[in-house]
Amino acid sequence: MEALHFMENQIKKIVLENSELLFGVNIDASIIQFQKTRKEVEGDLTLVIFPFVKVLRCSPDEAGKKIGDFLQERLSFISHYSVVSGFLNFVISNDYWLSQLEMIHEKMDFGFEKPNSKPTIMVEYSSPNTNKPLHLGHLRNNFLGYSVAEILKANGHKVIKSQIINDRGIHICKSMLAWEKFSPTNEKGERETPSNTGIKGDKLVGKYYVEFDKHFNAEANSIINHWEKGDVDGFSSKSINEFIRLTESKEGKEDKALKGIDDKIKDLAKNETSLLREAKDMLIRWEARDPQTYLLWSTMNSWVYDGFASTYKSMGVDFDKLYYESETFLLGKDIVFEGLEKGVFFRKEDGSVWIDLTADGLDEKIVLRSDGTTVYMTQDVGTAVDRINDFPDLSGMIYTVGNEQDYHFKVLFLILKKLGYSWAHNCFHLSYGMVDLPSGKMKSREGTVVDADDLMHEVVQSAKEMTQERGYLEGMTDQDKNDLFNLIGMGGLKYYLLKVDPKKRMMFDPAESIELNGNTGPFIQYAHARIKSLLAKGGETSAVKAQELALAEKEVIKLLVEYPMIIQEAGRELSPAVVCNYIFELVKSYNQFYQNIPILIEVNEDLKNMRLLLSKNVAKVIASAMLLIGVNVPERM
RNA sequence: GGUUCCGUAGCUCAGCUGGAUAGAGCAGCUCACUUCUAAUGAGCAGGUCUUUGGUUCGAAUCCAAACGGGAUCACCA
Repeated sequence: MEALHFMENQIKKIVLENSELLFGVNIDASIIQFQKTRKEVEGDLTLVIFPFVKVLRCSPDEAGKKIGDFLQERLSFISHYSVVSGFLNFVISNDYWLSQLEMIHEKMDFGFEKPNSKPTIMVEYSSPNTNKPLHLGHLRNNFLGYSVAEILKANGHKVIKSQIINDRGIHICKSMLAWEKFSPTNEKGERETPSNTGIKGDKLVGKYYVEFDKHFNAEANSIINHWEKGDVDGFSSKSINEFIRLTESKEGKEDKALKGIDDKIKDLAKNETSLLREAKDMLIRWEARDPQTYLLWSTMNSWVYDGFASTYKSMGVDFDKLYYESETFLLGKDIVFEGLEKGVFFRKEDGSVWIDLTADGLDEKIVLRSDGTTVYMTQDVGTAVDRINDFPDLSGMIYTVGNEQDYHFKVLFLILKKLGYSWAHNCFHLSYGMVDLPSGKMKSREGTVVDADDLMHEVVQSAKEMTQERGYLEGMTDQDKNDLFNLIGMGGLKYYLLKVDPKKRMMFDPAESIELNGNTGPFIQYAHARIKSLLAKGGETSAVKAQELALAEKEVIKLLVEYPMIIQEAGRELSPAVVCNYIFELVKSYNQFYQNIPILIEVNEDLKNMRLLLSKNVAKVIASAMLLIGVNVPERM
C-alpha cells in the first residue's frame, strides 16, 4: 500500500478503535478527513479537526492536542505534531521518509500494478476520415488515446488499442470521382499517384476531395443562377417549388435568417447537381461490388493508409487492431433487422427504420435510411458487436472522440443497452474539447487548419535550432542528434497538448508550443538529462545510511511517494493531464533541491550517497511518467 | 428554443469528494553562472475565483437563477 494511505489508515484505525476512550463517544469514520499540510506550516500530513468539534463539544485546539498526543505515543512514524487553527499537523520522521526512498529505489516498476491483473479494456482513438489528412485536432486525439491506453496498462489492465477507419460512404466516392474526372495525366498517360507526383498519399486524396467540393459548389451556384432567371427545365418540380417558397420567404428577414435560407437553397441546388448524382451512382456500384469501382476504391484507400502510417510513425502511436467500416456496416444492418423483430426499432411508412428515445429524454433517431443504406449509427452498433465477438473477454470500451459527438454516443450506448447487450454499461465516451488557435476556430474553408505533418516537422525543426544552440552534443552521431531533436520536438508537442484537462477546450498557440521554458516537455526532459549527467559522474550508489533530511529533500521524496496514487487517479479520470501536472511538480521540486543543495561536492559520503539515490529515483519516475504520456526522455541534451 | 459543457491574474492553465493567507507557467521588473548541464533557481508585481441568492462553523469548490461563450439537436460522417 502506498505510504500516505498506509499512514492515514493507521491513524484512522487508532482513532476509531479508541474513540470511546478518547472522546467518550463512538465517532463516525466520515469525520476523519486528511489533507496535505500547507507549505507554510511545518508538517507532512494534516488531520482536519473541525468535524470533531461538533461531536466533542470542546475547542479545536483542545481536541487536536488530545488526538495528537494519543497518536504520537502509538505511531512510530510520527515525529511530532502541532495544532494550528483547527488543523492537526503531523511531522513524519525522517527515518520513515528515508525508508520510503529505499523502498522506491528497490522497485523496478514503482507505481505500476501487476500487468494484465485487471479486466481487458479496448481504447479506440484516432479513427480518421480517409478523405482528410490528419490535423491538429487529430494530434490531441491520438496523443490522448495512446496515453490513456498506457495509463490503463500501468493500472494493471490489459488494453487493446484500436481504431475504426471510416473507409466507405458517399464522401469517399466524392474523392474517387474527382480523381477520375479532374486529375491531369502525364506524358505516359497516367493520372496523378503518390509515386509519380511524390505527394503523400493522404494529401493527394485530400486534394481531390477539396477539388470535388470546388466543382460541386460551382455547379450548385450555376444551378441557382438558372433558377433565379426562371430557367427551370430539367429540374425536379419538388425542388423548384421549394426554391420558390424559400425565395419568397426571404421577404423582410434579418441578415442571419437570410443566410439560413440561402444555405437551404444551396442544399437544394446541390441535390440537383450531376456531380452528386455521379457520386451516388458510384456508391451504388461500390455496394454492388463493381470490380472497376472496387479497384479504384482499394487503390486510393491504400494511398491514404500509406500516408497515415507515416504520420502515425511520426506521432509515435500504434494500434493492436484495426476495424474498417466497410467490414462492419453489414453486421450493423443485421442487428437492426433483429432489433426490428424484437420491437426495439420501428419502421416508418417510407421504409426507414428508427428508434424512439423520447422516453429517455432524447429524440427519435434513424438507424436505416428508406433506401436501406446504413447511417453512422448503424455502423457503430455493428462495430461494437464485432469487437465483442473478436475479444470475448472485453470488459469495456473507451471511445476517444471529440465532444461535438457527445449526443451521438449517448444515443449509441442507449441503443446498445436497449438491444440487451450487458457490456453496453461499460462503454465510455472519452470526450475531449476542441483545439482552438489564437485566430479562432480551425476552419478548412478558411485555410486555417493546422496540418499534423507540418506541425510535427516544425516543432522538431525548432527543437533542432535550440538544441544546436545550447545543447551538449559533442561526440554524438548525426543519427543520435536527429533522434534527439525529434525527442525534444515531439516531447514538447505532446506535453503541450496533454497538460490540459482533456474535457476542456484548449488554446493552441504555435509560438508557445515550441517554447522550452516553464511548464513544457523540454523543461522536464532537461531535468532528466541533467540528472543522468550527474549520475554518470557520481559513481555507484549504495543503501541509504544518512539520517538527516533537508526540507527540499523531503519535499522531493514526498512527491515520489505520491506517484502510485497519481497513476491511479489518472486511470480513474482517464486524464493524462493528471500525470503532466504531477511530473511538473516533481521536477520543480527537484530543481529547487538541485540548485540549493550540493550533491557531488558534498563531503559527507552518506549524504552524498542519499542525494544521488534521490536523484536517480527522480530520474526513474520522470522517465516512467513521461512514458505514460508517450514521451521519451534523453540521456543528455 | 431544448439538451449539454465551460467562465479563476494581462495571456495559457492548475486547484473543484467543501477546510488554513486561491497556485503555477508565460509576458513585465530585480538578482544569482570560475561551481554537479543557467533549457536553471531566488525574488517583486499582478485576483471582487462572471454576477446574485441559498446550504454550512467554513464555498473558487455544492444547489438555484441571471449574464457571457462553445458544442449539439440531418435519411452528413
